[in-house]
Formats: sequence, C-alpha cells, structure tokens
Amino acid sequence: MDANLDILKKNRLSVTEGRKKILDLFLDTEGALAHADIEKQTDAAFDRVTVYRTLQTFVDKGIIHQIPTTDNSVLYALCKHNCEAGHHHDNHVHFICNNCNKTICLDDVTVPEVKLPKGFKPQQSAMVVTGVCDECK
Amino acid sequence: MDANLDILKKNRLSVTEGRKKILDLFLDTEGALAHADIEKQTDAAFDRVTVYRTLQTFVDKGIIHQIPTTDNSVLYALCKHNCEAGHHHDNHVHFICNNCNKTICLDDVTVPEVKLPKGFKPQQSAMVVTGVCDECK
DNA sequence: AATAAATTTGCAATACTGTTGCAGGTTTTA
DNA sequence: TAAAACCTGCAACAGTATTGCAAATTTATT
Repeated sequence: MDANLDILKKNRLSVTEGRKKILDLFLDTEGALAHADIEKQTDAAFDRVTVYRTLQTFVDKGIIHQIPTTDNSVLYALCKHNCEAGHHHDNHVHFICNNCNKTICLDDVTVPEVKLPKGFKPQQSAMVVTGVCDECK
Repeated sequence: MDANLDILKKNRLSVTEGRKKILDLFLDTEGALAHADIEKQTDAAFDRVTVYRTLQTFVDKGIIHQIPTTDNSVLYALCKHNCEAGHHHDNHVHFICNNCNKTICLDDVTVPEVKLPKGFKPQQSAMVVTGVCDECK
C-alpha cells in the first residue's frame, strides 16, 4: 500500500488527489516546504486555498508541523516521530542553510532545556540554527 | 536630554517626529512590538510605509532586533546590549506568553550551544520558549 | 451497485502584509 | 539662511492568507 494512502487512512481523512500529491511531496522532500513551493511543484494543479486548507488539516492531524523561521516565512515538514492530533512532538532543532536555503529538521538534535527567570513557566521550546549544511560545506 | 533623542543622534539619524514616537514606544514597552502594534499605538499618525522603513532603519543601525516567532509574525524589540550597525548581539532567548501574548526578551538567558550532525556549521542560533510569563503565573 | 450524507474543492471576494518609485516636505550641514 | 541630504506620504503593486458558498468528489448506507 502506498505510504501516502496509509497515512491518510490512519488519520481518517478523505483520500483525494490533492492530499495524496501534497503528502507525496513531503515524503519525497528531505527539507521543509513552504506553501509557495507546493504550488510550484504541483504546477498549480490545486487551488491556493486548497493547499492552505490541506496544510492546516495536516497540521491539525499531526502529519506535518510548522517550523519557526528567522524571517517571516511559514515552513512545514513531516513529523517523523509519533505525533498525534493536537499533540506535536517536534522538539528537535531546525537548521536553515544560508547557502542552499533549505530548512532541515535535525530530528536527532533535541532542543536543550534552559533555566528561565523566576516566575516563567515553559511549555514548548523551539530552536533554529542558521549556517552551512552538510551538503554545502 | 530625552533618551530617544540621544539614541537617534548617536546613530546619526535625522530626528523626526515618527522616529521619536516609535522609539518612545519601544522604550516604554517591556515586550516586543509588531508593525501592527505600532500603527495602533500611534493612532496611524504615520504612514504604514514610514513605519516599515523606520523599523528597517532601526534594525540596520542596531537599535532594535527582529525576533523569531513560532507563527509567522514579525516582532521587534530594543537591543539592550551594545549592538552596532550590522552586528547584532541578540543571542538571548525569547519568551512568548500564551496567556497575555506578550513576547519578552530574556536578556540574561543565553541561547545554549548544540552539537550538530557532521558537516553542519552553525553561524547563528535563535530560541523561542512559549509558556506562562512571570506576570501571568 | 446506487444513492444519500458528509466532506472537500474551486471560485470570488476580501483583508492584511510588505515593497518600490517618486514628488514634496523636513532636517541637517555649511 | 541656502543648499544638500534625507525622510515622508501617496499611489501602485505583489504576495500571503481567510471566508462563504455552490459544485464536485469521496465515503457511508442500503
């Protein structure tokens, strides 16, 4: 069975062309994808609105997660660990390459804990490192 | 001498109404400000374009710095340490309160170093922690 | 397999965010 | 005070994102 189909069914989502294609894109991409990337790589076969809604649906279901960036773009990447609807476990570091501009999930690098000043209670942490990636070194 | 005037002169910027007012806003605000916040708090006295350009100028001069966020909003906050034009030293952790929605610079909490996989060369790191701040605890 | 129910899609409209060129106005320099 | 330098506001434009609704597709039901 195709991986995309599998994932969609597991999450009780209707299986549609758009969802399959967009999910395939994520499965085939090492780095992260922006809304615009998806539009381009699908030759705008799907309405912009559909892409937005698909991404939102996938985030809600825990299939992909949103990545924090230093500029103000919005990026998404597959959740490789067991995320459930509404409960993401994407506490890994994200790396943005200044050379090839890819954003990569460093799944094995955990965001370190930090000591906060008195009165601050942490719930989630995100960390973005920019630099040069292993392919551009 | 007013603090705002002082800062503007030190950075060899023309002293204008807009720059004084916007700088005052930052001086009076503990947390971070978004473009939209500034528009509201100045009663739209200044053109949107002017606000954008003023913010860009302040960033260039090292007066304020841009804050990474988990959604895709763009926030700015005063640089409390000695930032120079083009060389920011804002390697502190940023805190976003889920209750009051303020973004706070934790100037004394330094972003920790992380070990990256082979081939990755880090240049800059950013860290955002969300949770409950000291005033909302 | 055919139909009903539920869900998803595309279109249109709308709003927000951000950028650029340029003329006119303000601030600084000399 | 005049010239030079700089800043502002307007207009236009481009990209990003959201909502309502009718049509189309997918899923569930018989």
